[in-house]
Amino acid sequence: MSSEGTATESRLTAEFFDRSVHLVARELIGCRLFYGDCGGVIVETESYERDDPACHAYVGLTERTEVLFGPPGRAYVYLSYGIHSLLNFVAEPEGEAAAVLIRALAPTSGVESMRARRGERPDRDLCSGPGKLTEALGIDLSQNGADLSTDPFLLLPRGDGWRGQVITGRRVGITKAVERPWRFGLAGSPHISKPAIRP
DNA sequence: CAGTGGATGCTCT
DNA sequence: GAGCATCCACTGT
Repeated sequence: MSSEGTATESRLTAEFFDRSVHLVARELIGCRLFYGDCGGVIVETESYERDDPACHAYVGLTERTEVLFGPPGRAYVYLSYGIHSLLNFVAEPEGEAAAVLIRALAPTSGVESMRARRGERPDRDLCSGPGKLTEALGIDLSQNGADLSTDPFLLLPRGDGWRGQVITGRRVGITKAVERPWRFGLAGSPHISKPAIRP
């Protein structure tokens, strides 16, 4: 971890997120997300834009969506089904209220800590879902609005040798705008929340 | 492997 | 009061 922790200059910053949310969601595949001692490679994301019935910001500015309407490069964390904290990255210029849902990681660091939180289970079940990965990393609602470019968050770009292929499909678990192909995944990864992305 | 239903709490109508 | 950007256990192949 120490080498990543000192690579401050290569962190993803607000400029990375200040672009099309769909492009950001695609380019996050293969990037590395750390939170404290734990982290891994992002292998699945979904994008949500403001003119999108499935996006929380669709109804406008409310107390819950305040962070969504704020500047890019911050964490939007909310409670799903009364149980799970779901982690999103705010994207697009401030006020556009778009975000990327982080759906799955391939764990690389702090696997023992993850198992302590998630229970004894195979690596492929530690972070293969949006609720699972927040539990594994120990992220909760207290991180809503947190700056992603400072500790305990650490976001690093794809390594130079990265040769992954990004595949797309329909988003998961929503009832509105189901047809929009805004789910992105790393081809062949066993850590994705459902075995295959079905376009 | 596929389908079903319960847990659980907050937001918005 | 309805509806969730989910997960897990359980059922029946």
